[in-house]
Amino acid sequence: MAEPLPRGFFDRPTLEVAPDLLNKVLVHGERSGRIVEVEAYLGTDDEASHSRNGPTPRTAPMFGPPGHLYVYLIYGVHHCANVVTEPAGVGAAVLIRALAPISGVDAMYGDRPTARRERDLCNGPGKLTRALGIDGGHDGLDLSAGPVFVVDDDLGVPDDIRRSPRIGITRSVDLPYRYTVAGDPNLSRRS
DNA sequence: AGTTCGATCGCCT
DNA sequence: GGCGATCGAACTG
Repeated sequence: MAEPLPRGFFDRPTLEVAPDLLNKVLVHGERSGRIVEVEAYLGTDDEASHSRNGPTPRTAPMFGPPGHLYVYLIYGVHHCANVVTEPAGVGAAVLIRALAPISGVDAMYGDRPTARRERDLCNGPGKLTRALGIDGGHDGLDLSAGPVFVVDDDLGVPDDIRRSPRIGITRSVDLPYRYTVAGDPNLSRRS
């Protein structure tokens, strides 16, 4: 079993951490998946970031130390999971948008009854939190303490990393802060 | 205290 | 391709 990524991995510029998270593995209990799509949300000069107007009760984890989870409820329905980056005081994070399932697939189907194919289990930020059993109770969690971890399973660096505009936002729409493993079938959408 | 609206998903046509 | 679900945080006044 691989070790969790060290704190220092996350204590770097968010635009460096985001692509480096591709092909790392998100783990919760028996369930895990390879990260194939992420988006960076910066602490400055990013009007799409939840941190844009300074810390609030909801976004406090974004301004906390790196290597922690920031989980929030979107549209009153789905949870989105981020990993916090950069030193405490900087409101930055990386949103995990899609995974390629590795283990615990049967359990994922149990929590994602609408999924017909394996590639539909984790191909979106709300889908993957449901599939892995991550919710608001994990907000602020230290990734080095668990029960949620990001580990390096030595899967290597993707051959082709693509940068593109982020999905579903209305501000700063031109910033190319979405990173995908090009051509992976588990992406939230083609690009 | 009231209102707005969102880093989505799944079902409908 | 369009839209309703369903909640709470954040903003307005």
